[in-house]
Amino acid sequence: MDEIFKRTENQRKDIHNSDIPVVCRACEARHGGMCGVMTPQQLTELSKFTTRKKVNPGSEVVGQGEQVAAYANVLKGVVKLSKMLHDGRQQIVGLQFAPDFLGRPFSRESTISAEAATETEICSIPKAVLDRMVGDSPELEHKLHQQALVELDEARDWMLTLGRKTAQEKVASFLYMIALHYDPESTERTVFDLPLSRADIADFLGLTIETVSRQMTKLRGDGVIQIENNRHVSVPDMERLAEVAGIE
Amino acid sequence: MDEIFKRTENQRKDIHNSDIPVVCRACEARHGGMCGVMTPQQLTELSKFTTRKKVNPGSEVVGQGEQVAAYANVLKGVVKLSKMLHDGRQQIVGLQFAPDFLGRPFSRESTISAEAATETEICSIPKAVLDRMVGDSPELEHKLHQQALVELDEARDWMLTLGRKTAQEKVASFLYMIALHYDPESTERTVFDLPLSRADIADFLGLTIETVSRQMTKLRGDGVIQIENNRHVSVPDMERLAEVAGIE
DNA sequence: CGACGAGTTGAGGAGTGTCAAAGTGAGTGG
DNA sequence: CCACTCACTTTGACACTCCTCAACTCGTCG
Repeated sequence: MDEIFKRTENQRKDIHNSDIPVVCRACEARHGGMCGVMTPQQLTELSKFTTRKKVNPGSEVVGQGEQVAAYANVLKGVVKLSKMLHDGRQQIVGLQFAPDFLGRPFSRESTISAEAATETEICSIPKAVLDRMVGDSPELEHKLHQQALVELDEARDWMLTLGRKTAQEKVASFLYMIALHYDPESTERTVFDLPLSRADIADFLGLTIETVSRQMTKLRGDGVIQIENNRHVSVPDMERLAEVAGIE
Repeated sequence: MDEIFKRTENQRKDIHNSDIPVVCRACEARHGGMCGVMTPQQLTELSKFTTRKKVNPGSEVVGQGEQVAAYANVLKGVVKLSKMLHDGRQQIVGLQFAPDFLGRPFSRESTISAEAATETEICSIPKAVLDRMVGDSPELEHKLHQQALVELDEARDWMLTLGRKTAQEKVASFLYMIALHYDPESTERTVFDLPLSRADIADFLGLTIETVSRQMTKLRGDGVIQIENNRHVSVPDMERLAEVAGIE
Protein backbone atom coordinates (compact mmCIF):
# COMPACT_ATOMS: atom_id res chain seq x y z
CA MET A 1 0.00 0.00 0.00
CA ASP A 2 2.60 2.46 1.07
CA GLU A 3 5.94 1.13 0.00
CA ILE A 4 8.13 3.72 1.57
CA PHE A 5 6.58 3.06 4.93
CA LYS A 6 7.11 -0.68 4.67
CA ARG A 7 10.71 -0.16 3.80
CA THR A 8 11.17 1.99 6.84
CA GLU A 9 9.48 -0.48 9.13
CA ASN A 10 11.84 -3.21 7.93
CA GLN A 11 14.84 -1.05 8.61
CA ARG A 12 13.68 -0.46 12.10
CA LYS A 13 13.49 -4.13 12.99
CA ASP A 14 17.23 -4.20 13.43
CA ILE A 15 17.46 -1.10 15.55
CA HIS A 16 18.73 -1.44 19.09
CA ASN A 17 17.75 1.25 21.46
CA SER A 18 21.40 1.85 22.29
CA ASP A 19 21.98 3.05 18.73
CA ILE A 20 19.67 5.96 19.29
CA PRO A 21 21.04 9.24 20.63
CA VAL A 22 20.29 9.80 24.29
CA VAL A 23 18.37 13.01 23.71
CA CYS A 24 16.07 11.25 21.27
CA ARG A 25 15.26 8.12 23.26
CA ALA A 26 12.20 9.32 25.09
CA CYS A 27 11.25 11.94 22.55
CA GLU A 28 7.70 12.44 21.32
CA ALA A 29 8.90 13.17 17.82
CA ARG A 30 9.95 9.56 17.34
CA HIS A 31 6.38 8.41 17.90
CA GLY A 32 4.34 9.62 15.01
CA GLY A 33 6.62 12.56 14.38
CA MET A 34 9.23 13.17 11.76
CA CYS A 35 12.03 11.43 13.68
CA GLY A 36 10.13 8.14 13.58
CA VAL A 37 11.20 7.51 10.02
CA MET A 38 14.87 8.24 10.60
CA THR A 39 17.64 5.69 10.99
CA PRO A 40 19.88 5.73 14.08
CA GLN A 41 22.63 7.19 11.94
CA GLN A 42 20.40 9.97 10.78
CA LEU A 43 19.23 10.66 14.31
CA THR A 44 22.80 10.74 15.55
CA GLU A 45 23.78 13.13 12.80
CA LEU A 46 20.76 15.34 13.34
CA SER A 47 21.05 15.41 17.12
CA LYS A 48 24.44 17.13 16.86
CA PHE A 49 22.68 20.25 15.68
CA THR A 50 19.38 20.29 17.51
CA THR A 51 18.51 22.31 20.58
CA ARG A 52 15.76 21.59 23.04
CA LYS A 53 14.01 24.71 24.31
CA LYS A 54 11.16 25.86 26.48
CA VAL A 55 8.93 28.56 25.09
CA ASN A 56 6.58 30.63 27.19
CA PRO A 57 3.00 31.34 26.16
CA GLY A 58 2.89 34.36 23.91
CA SER A 59 6.48 34.16 22.72
CA GLU A 60 7.41 33.62 19.13
CA VAL A 61 8.60 30.10 18.38
CA VAL A 62 11.45 29.98 15.90
CA GLY A 63 11.46 33.74 15.71
CA GLN A 64 13.04 35.16 12.61
CA GLY A 65 16.73 35.86 12.94
CA GLU A 66 17.34 33.00 15.34
CA GLN A 67 19.92 30.96 13.37
CA VAL A 68 18.71 32.87 10.32
CA ALA A 69 16.00 30.27 10.02
CA ALA A 70 15.19 27.05 11.77
CA TYR A 71 12.64 24.33 11.82
CA ALA A 72 11.34 22.68 14.97
CA ASN A 73 9.43 19.78 16.32
CA VAL A 74 6.79 20.53 18.90
CA LEU A 75 7.49 18.25 21.87
CA LYS A 76 4.98 19.57 24.35
CA GLY A 77 2.29 22.22 24.35
CA VAL A 78 0.42 23.92 21.56
CA VAL A 79 1.71 26.35 18.97
CA LYS A 80 -0.62 28.66 17.07
CA LEU A 81 0.11 29.72 13.51
CA SER A 82 -1.39 33.05 12.62
CA LYS A 83 -1.65 35.67 9.96
CA MET A 84 -2.33 39.35 10.33
CA LEU A 85 -3.79 42.13 8.23
CA HIS A 86 -1.83 45.38 8.34
CA ASP A 87 -4.54 47.00 10.45
CA GLY A 88 -4.18 44.39 13.16
CA ARG A 89 -6.99 41.97 12.41
CA GLN A 90 -5.66 38.52 13.07
CA GLN A 91 -6.54 34.99 12.06
CA ILE A 92 -5.14 31.78 13.49
CA VAL A 93 -4.63 29.43 10.55
CA GLY A 94 -3.46 26.34 12.35
CA LEU A 95 -2.64 24.71 15.65
CA GLN A 96 0.38 22.46 16.03
CA PHE A 97 0.45 19.84 18.75
CA ALA A 98 3.25 17.46 19.68
CA PRO A 99 4.80 15.85 17.75
CA ASP A 100 4.02 18.10 14.80
CA PHE A 101 6.70 19.57 12.62
CA LEU A 102 6.99 23.31 12.48
CA GLY A 103 8.35 25.37 9.65
CA ARG A 104 8.08 25.84 5.95
CA PRO A 105 10.43 23.57 4.04
CA PHE A 106 12.11 24.94 0.93
CA SER A 107 11.89 28.57 1.95
CA ARG A 108 9.50 30.97 0.26
CA GLU A 109 8.70 32.72 3.47
CA SER A 110 5.01 32.80 3.99
CA THR A 111 3.86 35.56 6.23
CA ILE A 112 2.95 33.25 9.06
CA SER A 113 3.99 33.76 12.64
CA ALA A 114 4.25 30.87 15.08
CA GLU A 115 3.58 31.62 18.72
CA ALA A 116 3.30 29.37 21.75
CA ALA A 117 -0.26 29.18 23.00
CA THR A 118 0.66 27.24 26.13
CA GLU A 119 3.85 26.37 27.95
CA THR A 120 5.69 24.71 25.11
CA GLU A 121 8.82 22.71 24.41
CA ILE A 122 10.42 22.45 21.02
CA CYS A 123 13.39 20.76 19.40
CA SER A 124 14.93 23.34 17.13
CA ILE A 125 16.69 22.24 13.94
CA PRO A 126 18.84 24.55 11.80
CA LYS A 127 17.30 24.98 8.39
CA ALA A 128 20.37 24.03 6.38
CA VAL A 129 20.86 20.76 8.25
CA LEU A 130 17.36 19.50 7.71
CA ASP A 131 17.19 20.68 4.11
CA ARG A 132 20.25 18.59 3.35
CA MET A 133 18.91 15.54 5.15
CA VAL A 134 15.60 15.77 3.34
CA GLY A 135 17.42 15.92 0.02
CA ASP A 136 19.27 12.71 0.90
CA SER A 137 16.41 10.83 2.48
CA PRO A 138 13.24 10.11 0.50
CA GLU A 139 11.67 8.57 3.60
CA LEU A 140 12.03 11.82 5.45
CA GLU A 141 10.59 13.84 2.60
CA HIS A 142 7.73 11.37 2.38
CA LYS A 143 6.96 11.86 6.04
CA LEU A 144 6.99 15.65 5.74
CA HIS A 145 4.87 15.41 2.61
CA GLN A 146 2.34 13.34 4.54
CA GLN A 147 2.19 15.88 7.30
CA ALA A 148 1.74 18.70 4.82
CA LEU A 149 -1.23 16.85 3.36
CA VAL A 150 -2.77 16.35 6.78
CA GLU A 151 -2.35 20.05 7.50
CA LEU A 152 -3.90 20.84 4.14
CA ASP A 153 -6.93 18.70 5.01
CA GLU A 154 -7.22 20.45 8.35
CA ALA A 155 -6.95 23.87 6.77
CA ARG A 156 -9.69 23.04 4.30
CA ASP A 157 -11.95 21.64 7.00
CA TRP A 158 -11.47 24.88 8.80
CA MET A 159 -12.30 26.92 5.71
CA LEU A 160 -15.71 25.28 5.71
CA THR A 161 -16.13 26.22 9.34
CA LEU A 162 -14.98 29.81 8.81
CA GLY A 163 -17.00 30.41 5.69
CA ARG A 164 -20.24 28.64 6.33
CA LYS A 165 -20.92 27.94 9.98
CA THR A 166 -22.75 30.10 12.51
CA ALA A 167 -21.02 31.40 15.63
CA GLN A 168 -22.63 28.64 17.67
CA GLU A 169 -21.44 25.93 15.28
CA LYS A 170 -17.99 27.46 15.11
CA VAL A 171 -17.48 27.36 18.87
CA ALA A 172 -18.88 23.84 19.07
CA SER A 173 -16.61 22.76 16.21
CA PHE A 174 -13.61 24.15 18.02
CA LEU A 175 -14.45 22.36 21.25
CA TYR A 176 -15.07 19.17 19.32
CA MET A 177 -11.73 19.40 17.56
CA ILE A 178 -9.83 19.99 20.78
CA ALA A 179 -11.66 17.19 22.57
CA LEU A 180 -10.85 14.73 19.79
CA HIS A 181 -7.24 15.80 19.88
CA TYR A 182 -6.84 14.88 23.50
CA ASP A 183 -8.99 11.76 23.34
CA PRO A 184 -9.48 10.52 19.78
CA GLU A 185 -11.60 7.51 20.80
CA SER A 186 -13.95 9.25 23.15
CA THR A 187 -17.60 8.40 22.99
CA GLU A 188 -18.50 8.91 26.62
CA ARG A 189 -17.75 11.88 28.83
CA THR A 190 -14.67 13.76 27.71
CA VAL A 191 -12.77 16.19 29.86
CA PHE A 192 -9.97 18.53 28.87
CA ASP A 193 -8.34 21.91 29.33
CA LEU A 194 -8.58 24.48 26.59
CA PRO A 195 -5.10 25.33 25.32
CA LEU A 196 -6.30 28.70 24.07
CA SER A 197 -7.60 31.86 25.69
CA ARG A 198 -10.93 33.32 24.61
CA ALA A 199 -9.04 35.84 22.51
CA ASP A 200 -7.18 33.08 20.71
CA ILE A 201 -10.34 31.08 20.17
CA ALA A 202 -11.94 34.17 18.68
CA ASP A 203 -8.96 34.66 16.37
CA PHE A 204 -9.20 31.04 15.35
CA LEU A 205 -12.92 31.19 14.60
CA GLY A 206 -13.10 34.59 12.97
CA LEU A 207 -15.26 35.94 15.78
CA THR A 208 -14.93 38.42 18.63
CA ILE A 209 -14.13 37.52 22.22
CA GLU A 210 -17.63 38.53 23.26
CA THR A 211 -19.33 36.28 20.76
CA VAL A 212 -17.19 33.33 21.79
CA SER A 213 -18.03 33.97 25.41
CA ARG A 214 -21.75 34.23 24.72
CA GLN A 215 -21.78 31.02 22.71
CA MET A 216 -19.88 29.16 25.42
CA THR A 217 -22.44 30.38 27.93
CA LYS A 218 -25.22 29.21 25.66
CA LEU A 219 -23.66 25.77 25.18
CA ARG A 220 -23.35 25.52 28.94
CA GLY A 221 -26.98 26.58 29.37
CA ASP A 222 -28.08 23.96 26.86
CA GLY A 223 -26.18 21.28 28.75
CA VAL A 224 -23.87 20.50 25.86
CA ILE A 225 -20.78 21.30 27.92
CA GLN A 226 -19.79 22.11 31.49
CA ILE A 227 -17.19 24.74 32.30
CA GLU A 228 -14.97 25.21 35.31
CA ASN A 229 -12.24 27.79 35.76
CA ASN A 230 -12.79 29.16 32.23
CA ARG A 231 -10.34 26.65 30.82
CA HIS A 232 -11.55 23.32 32.08
CA VAL A 233 -14.28 21.84 29.89
CA SER A 234 -16.31 18.66 30.25
CA VAL A 235 -18.39 17.18 27.44
CA PRO A 236 -21.00 14.66 28.63
CA ASP A 237 -21.98 13.56 25.14
CA MET A 238 -19.63 13.95 22.19
CA GLU A 239 -22.31 13.11 19.64
CA ARG A 240 -24.47 15.89 20.93
CA LEU A 241 -21.55 18.30 20.58
CA ALA A 242 -20.85 17.07 17.06
CA GLU A 243 -24.47 17.67 16.16
CA VAL A 244 -24.37 21.24 17.43
CA ALA A 245 -21.11 21.69 15.53
CA GLY A 246 -22.81 20.77 12.27
CA ILE A 247 -20.84 17.54 11.99
CA GLU A 248 -23.55 14.97 11.50
CA MET B 1 19.66 25.64 -2.45
CA ASP B 2 17.35 22.95 -3.63
CA GLU B 3 19.41 19.91 -4.42
CA ILE B 4 16.75 17.71 -5.82
CA PHE B 5 15.82 20.35 -8.32
CA LYS B 6 19.38 20.81 -9.47
CA ARG B 7 19.74 17.10 -9.97
CA THR B 8 16.65 17.05 -12.10
CA GLU B 9 17.79 19.97 -14.21
CA ASN B 10 21.02 18.16 -14.96
CA GLN B 11 19.21 15.07 -16.04
CA ARG B 12 17.12 17.06 -18.42
CA LYS B 13 20.09 18.52 -20.26
CA ASP B 14 20.47 15.28 -22.18
CA ILE B 15 16.86 14.89 -23.13
CA HIS B 16 15.97 14.99 -26.79
CA ASN B 17 12.44 15.87 -27.63
CA SER B 18 12.07 12.66 -29.59
CA ASP B 19 12.45 10.67 -26.39
CA ILE B 20 9.27 12.16 -25.02
CA PRO B 21 5.92 10.47 -25.70
CA VAL B 22 3.89 12.16 -28.40
CA VAL B 23 0.96 12.87 -26.12
CA CYS B 24 3.20 14.66 -23.66
CA ARG B 25 5.17 16.87 -26.05
CA ALA B 26 2.96 19.91 -26.07
CA CYS B 27 1.45 19.27 -22.66
CA GLU B 28 1.00 21.99 -20.03
CA ALA B 29 1.89 19.57 -17.26
CA ARG B 30 5.50 19.44 -18.42
CA HIS B 31 5.87 23.17 -17.86
CA GLY B 32 5.63 23.78 -14.16
CA GLY B 33 3.50 20.73 -13.58
CA MET B 34 4.30 17.36 -12.14
CA CYS B 35 5.49 15.90 -15.45
CA GLY B 36 8.28 18.47 -15.68
CA VAL B 37 10.39 16.52 -13.20
CA MET B 38 9.97 13.18 -14.92
CA THR B 39 12.51 11.45 -17.14
CA PRO B 40 11.56 10.41 -20.69
CA GLN B 41 11.41 6.81 -19.47
CA GLN B 42 9.04 7.74 -16.70
CA LEU B 43 6.87 9.75 -19.06
CA THR B 44 6.77 6.88 -21.52
CA GLU B 45 5.80 4.48 -18.77
CA LEU B 46 3.19 6.81 -17.36
CA SER B 47 1.68 7.72 -20.70
CA LYS B 48 0.64 4.12 -21.27
CA PHE B 49 -1.96 4.52 -18.57
CA THR B 50 -3.14 8.09 -18.83
CA THR B 51 -6.29 9.31 -20.53
CA ARG B 52 -6.97 12.78 -21.77
CA LYS B 53 -10.54 13.95 -21.20
CA LYS B 54 -12.79 16.94 -21.58
CA VAL B 55 -15.00 17.83 -18.65
CA ASN B 56 -18.01 20.11 -18.91
CA PRO B 57 -18.70 22.84 -16.37
CA GLY B 58 -20.59 21.44 -13.45
CA SER B 59 -19.48 17.83 -13.87
CA GLU B 60 -17.45 15.98 -11.29
CA VAL B 61 -13.81 15.59 -12.23
CA VAL B 62 -12.35 12.23 -11.26
CA GLY B 63 -15.71 11.14 -9.93
CA GLN B 64 -15.56 8.33 -7.42
CA GLY B 65 -15.81 4.87 -8.90
CA GLU B 66 -14.11 5.87 -12.12
CA GLN B 67 -11.15 3.45 -12.09
CA VAL B 68 -11.81 3.02 -8.38
CA ALA B 69 -9.71 6.12 -7.88
CA ALA B 70 -7.60 8.27 -10.10
CA TYR B 71 -5.44 11.35 -10.00
CA ALA B 72 -5.36 13.94 -12.72
CA ASN B 73 -3.48 16.89 -14.06
CA VAL B 74 -5.51 19.91 -15.01
CA LEU B 75 -4.52 20.82 -18.57
CA LYS B 76 -7.02 23.53 -19.31
CA GLY B 77 -9.76 25.31 -17.42
CA VAL B 78 -10.45 25.67 -13.73
CA VAL B 79 -11.50 23.04 -11.23
CA LYS B 80 -13.15 23.94 -7.94
CA LEU B 81 -12.63 21.88 -4.81
CA SER B 82 -15.49 22.09 -2.41
CA LYS B 83 -16.89 20.80 0.83
CA MET B 84 -20.47 20.59 1.96
CA LEU B 85 -22.35 20.54 5.21
CA HIS B 86 -25.12 17.96 5.38
CA ASP B 87 -27.77 20.67 5.13
CA GLY B 88 -26.40 21.87 1.81
CA ARG B 89 -24.26 24.82 2.80
CA GLN B 90 -21.19 24.72 0.62
CA GLN B 91 -17.68 26.11 0.73
CA ILE B 92 -15.15 26.11 -2.08
CA VAL B 93 -11.79 25.34 -0.50
CA GLY B 94 -9.52 25.64 -3.49
CA LEU B 95 -9.24 26.37 -7.18
CA GLN B 96 -6.96 24.33 -9.40
CA PHE B 97 -5.63 25.82 -12.61
CA ALA B 98 -3.48 24.18 -15.27
CA PRO B 99 -1.03 22.57 -14.74
CA ASP B 100 -2.05 21.76 -11.17
CA PHE B 101 -2.20 18.26 -9.85
CA LEU B 102 -5.52 16.95 -8.66
CA GLY B 103 -6.10 14.27 -6.09
CA ARG B 104 -5.11 13.19 -2.67
CA PRO B 105 -1.96 11.06 -2.65
CA PHE B 106 -1.77 8.20 -0.17
CA SER B 107 -5.52 7.76 0.17
CA ARG B 108 -7.35 8.78 3.32
CA GLU B 109 -10.29 10.09 1.40
CA SER B 110 -11.07 13.56 2.41
CA THR B 111 -14.63 14.61 1.82
CA ILE B 112 -13.75 16.96 -0.98
CA SER B 113 -15.50 17.01 -4.30
CA ALA B 114 -13.78 18.31 -7.43
CA GLU B 115 -15.97 19.87 -10.08
CA ALA B 116 -15.13 21.67 -13.29
CA ALA B 117 -15.91 25.38 -13.04
CA THR B 118 -15.24 26.03 -16.71
CA GLU B 119 -14.75 23.94 -19.82
CA THR B 120 -11.90 21.79 -18.61
CA GLU B 121 -9.41 19.24 -19.88
CA ILE B 122 -7.64 16.78 -17.66
CA CYS B 123 -5.09 14.01 -17.97
CA SER B 124 -6.34 11.20 -15.81
CA ILE B 125 -3.87 8.88 -14.10
CA PRO B 126 -4.84 5.63 -12.35
CA LYS B 127 -4.10 5.84 -8.66
CA ALA B 128 -2.06 2.65 -8.44
CA VAL B 129 0.25 3.67 -11.27
CA LEU B 130 1.15 7.02 -9.83
CA ASP B 131 1.47 5.72 -6.28
CA ARG B 132 4.06 3.24 -7.50
CA MET B 133 5.97 5.84 -9.47
CA VAL B 134 6.05 8.21 -6.54
CA GLY B 135 7.45 5.45 -4.36
CA ASP B 136 10.26 4.90 -6.85
CA SER B 137 11.00 8.50 -7.67
CA PRO B 138 12.04 10.95 -4.97
CA GLU B 139 12.01 13.77 -7.52
CA LEU B 140 8.37 13.16 -8.21
CA GLU B 141 7.46 13.05 -4.56
CA HIS B 142 9.44 16.23 -4.02
CA LYS B 143 7.44 17.95 -6.73
CA LEU B 144 4.11 16.84 -5.27
CA HIS B 145 5.29 17.85 -1.82
CA GLN B 146 6.10 21.29 -3.15
CA GLN B 147 2.68 21.65 -4.67
CA ALA B 148 1.02 20.52 -1.46
CA LEU B 149 2.92 23.25 0.38
CA VAL B 150 1.83 25.87 -2.13
CA GLU B 151 -1.77 24.74 -1.73
CA LEU B 152 -1.37 24.89 2.03
CA ASP B 153 -0.14 28.47 1.78
CA GLU B 154 -3.07 29.35 -0.43
CA ALA B 155 -5.54 27.69 1.92
CA ARG B 156 -4.14 29.63 4.86
CA ASP B 157 -4.21 32.91 2.98
CA TRP B 158 -7.81 32.20 2.25
CA MET B 159 -8.55 31.45 5.89
CA LEU B 160 -7.48 34.98 6.71
CA THR B 161 -9.82 36.27 4.04
CA LEU B 162 -12.74 34.12 5.19
CA GLY B 163 -12.31 34.82 8.86
CA ARG B 164 -11.34 38.44 9.01
CA LYS B 165 -12.21 40.39 5.90
CA THR B 166 -15.39 42.29 5.11
CA ALA B 167 -17.59 41.37 2.14
CA GLN B 168 -16.05 44.22 0.15
CA GLU B 169 -12.53 43.07 0.88
CA LYS B 170 -13.42 39.47 0.16
CA VAL B 171 -14.74 40.23 -3.31
CA ALA B 172 -11.77 42.50 -4.06
CA SER B 173 -9.38 39.80 -2.81
CA PHE B 174 -11.00 37.28 -5.11
CA LEU B 175 -10.71 39.53 -8.13
CA TYR B 176 -7.14 40.31 -7.23
CA MET B 177 -6.25 36.64 -6.95
CA ILE B 178 -7.82 35.80 -10.30
CA ALA B 179 -6.20 38.77 -12.00
CA LEU B 180 -2.77 37.78 -10.70
CA HIS B 181 -3.33 34.25 -11.86
CA TYR B 182 -3.86 35.28 -15.44
CA ASP B 183 -1.23 37.99 -15.46
CA PRO B 184 1.26 37.66 -12.58
CA GLU B 185 3.32 40.68 -13.62
CA SER B 186 0.53 43.13 -14.17
CA THR B 187 0.92 46.61 -12.83
CA GLU B 188 -1.09 48.47 -15.44
CA ARG B 189 -4.58 47.70 -16.71
CA THR B 190 -5.46 44.05 -16.37
CA VAL B 191 -8.29 42.37 -18.21
CA PHE B 192 -9.67 38.88 -17.68
CA ASP B 193 -12.74 36.66 -17.65
CA LEU B 194 -14.03 35.33 -14.37
CA PRO B 195 -13.88 31.54 -14.37
CA LEU B 196 -16.64 31.35 -11.76
CA SER B 197 -20.31 32.22 -11.62
CA ARG B 198 -21.62 34.53 -8.91
CA ALA B 199 -22.87 31.48 -7.05
CA ASP B 200 -19.40 29.93 -7.11
CA ILE B 201 -17.77 33.17 -6.05
CA ALA B 202 -20.20 33.33 -3.15
CA ASP B 203 -19.35 29.77 -2.17
CA PHE B 204 -15.68 30.61 -2.34
CA LEU B 205 -16.00 33.71 -0.20
CA GLY B 206 -18.48 32.46 2.37
CA LEU B 207 -21.08 34.99 1.21
CA THR B 208 -24.43 34.93 -0.57
CA ILE B 209 -24.92 35.59 -4.28
CA GLU B 210 -26.69 38.83 -3.51
CA THR B 211 -23.87 40.18 -1.38
CA VAL B 212 -21.30 39.33 -4.05
CA SER B 213 -23.41 41.08 -6.63
CA ARG B 214 -23.83 44.18 -4.49
CA GLN B 215 -20.12 44.39 -3.77
CA MET B 216 -19.26 44.02 -7.45
CA THR B 217 -21.67 46.83 -8.22
CA LYS B 218 -20.06 48.94 -5.54
CA LEU B 219 -16.55 48.28 -6.83
CA ARG B 220 -17.74 49.28 -10.27
CA GLY B 221 -19.33 52.42 -8.90
CA ASP B 222 -16.10 53.32 -7.13
CA GLY B 223 -14.15 52.89 -10.35
CA VAL B 224 -12.02 50.06 -9.01
CA ILE B 225 -13.17 47.70 -11.75
CA GLN B 226 -15.18 47.73 -14.96
CA ILE B 227 -17.58 44.93 -15.83
CA GLU B 228 -18.88 43.74 -19.17
CA ASN B 229 -21.05 40.72 -19.78
CA ASN B 230 -21.00 39.76 -16.08
CA ARG B 231 -17.87 37.72 -16.64
CA HIS B 232 -15.48 40.10 -18.32
CA VAL B 233 -13.62 42.28 -15.83
CA SER B 234 -11.14 45.07 -16.34
CA VAL B 235 -8.93 46.47 -13.59
CA PRO B 236 -7.44 49.88 -14.37
CA ASP B 237 -5.17 49.95 -11.33
CA MET B 238 -4.08 46.77 -9.60
CA GLU B 239 -2.65 48.61 -6.61
CA ARG B 240 -5.95 50.27 -6.01
CA LEU B 241 -7.64 46.87 -6.07
CA ALA B 242 -5.05 45.42 -3.70
CA GLU B 243 -5.71 48.27 -1.31
CA VAL B 244 -9.44 47.65 -1.30
CA ALA B 245 -8.71 43.95 -0.80
CA GLY B 246 -6.80 44.73 2.38
CA ILE B 247 -3.49 43.68 0.84
CA GLU B 248 -1.26 46.63 1.54
C1' DC C 1 -6.20 45.64 49.85
C1' DG C 2 -6.14 47.52 45.26
C1' DA C 3 -4.65 46.84 40.59
C1' DC C 4 -4.69 44.15 36.77
C1' DG C 5 -5.90 40.76 33.18
C1' DA C 6 -9.27 37.56 31.62
C1' DG C 7 -13.89 36.59 31.08
C1' DT C 8 -18.96 37.65 31.17
C1' DT C 9 -23.03 40.28 30.39
C1' DG C 10 -25.86 44.05 28.36
C1' DA C 11 -27.61 47.60 24.96
C1' DG C 12 -27.54 49.27 20.51
C1' DG C 13 -26.10 49.34 15.66
C1' DA C 14 -23.72 47.90 11.35
C1' DG C 15 -23.17 44.50 7.99
C1' DT C 16 -24.98 40.41 5.77
C1' DG C 17 -28.52 37.19 5.01
C1' DT C 18 -33.36 36.32 3.45
C1' DC C 19 -37.12 36.81 0.55
C1' DA C 20 -39.13 38.79 -3.43
C1' DA C 21 -39.24 40.98 -7.89
C1' DA C 22 -37.33 42.74 -11.97
C1' DG C 23 -33.60 42.84 -15.51
C1' DT C 24 -30.43 40.55 -18.88
C1' DG C 25 -28.72 37.40 -22.31
C1' DA C 26 -28.54 32.89 -24.67
C1' DG C 27 -30.88 29.31 -26.68
C1' DT C 28 -35.28 27.27 -28.73
C1' DG C 29 -39.09 26.67 -31.59
C1' DG C 30 -42.75 28.61 -34.31
C1' DC D 1 -37.23 37.02 -37.39
C1' DC D 2 -39.54 37.21 -33.18
C1' DA D 3 -41.68 35.59 -28.96
C1' DC D 4 -40.78 32.44 -25.34
C1' DT D 5 -38.23 30.14 -21.83
C1' DC D 6 -34.67 29.50 -18.71
C1' DA D 7 -30.59 30.42 -16.02
C1' DC D 8 -28.12 33.93 -14.13
C1' DT D 9 -27.66 38.45 -12.21
C1' DT D 10 -29.11 42.71 -10.16
C1' DT D 11 -31.80 45.47 -7.09
C1' DG D 12 -34.86 46.48 -3.13
C1' DA D 13 -36.96 45.98 1.58
C1' DC D 14 -36.54 43.97 5.78
C1' DA D 15 -34.76 40.80 9.48
C1' DC D 16 -31.29 38.89 12.17
C1' DT D 17 -26.70 37.67 13.45
C1' DC D 18 -22.73 39.25 15.12
C1' DC D 19 -19.81 43.39 16.21
C1' DT D 20 -18.94 47.55 19.04
C1' DC D 21 -18.70 49.87 23.13
C1' DA D 22 -19.26 49.75 27.96
C1' DA D 23 -19.90 48.08 32.55
C1' DC D 24 -19.31 44.49 35.62
C1' DT D 25 -17.40 40.03 37.87
C1' DC D 26 -13.86 37.02 39.17
C1' DG D 27 -9.35 35.33 40.34
C1' DT D 28 -4.40 36.43 40.85
C1' DC D 29 -0.48 38.82 42.35
C1' DG D 30 2.24 42.41 44.22
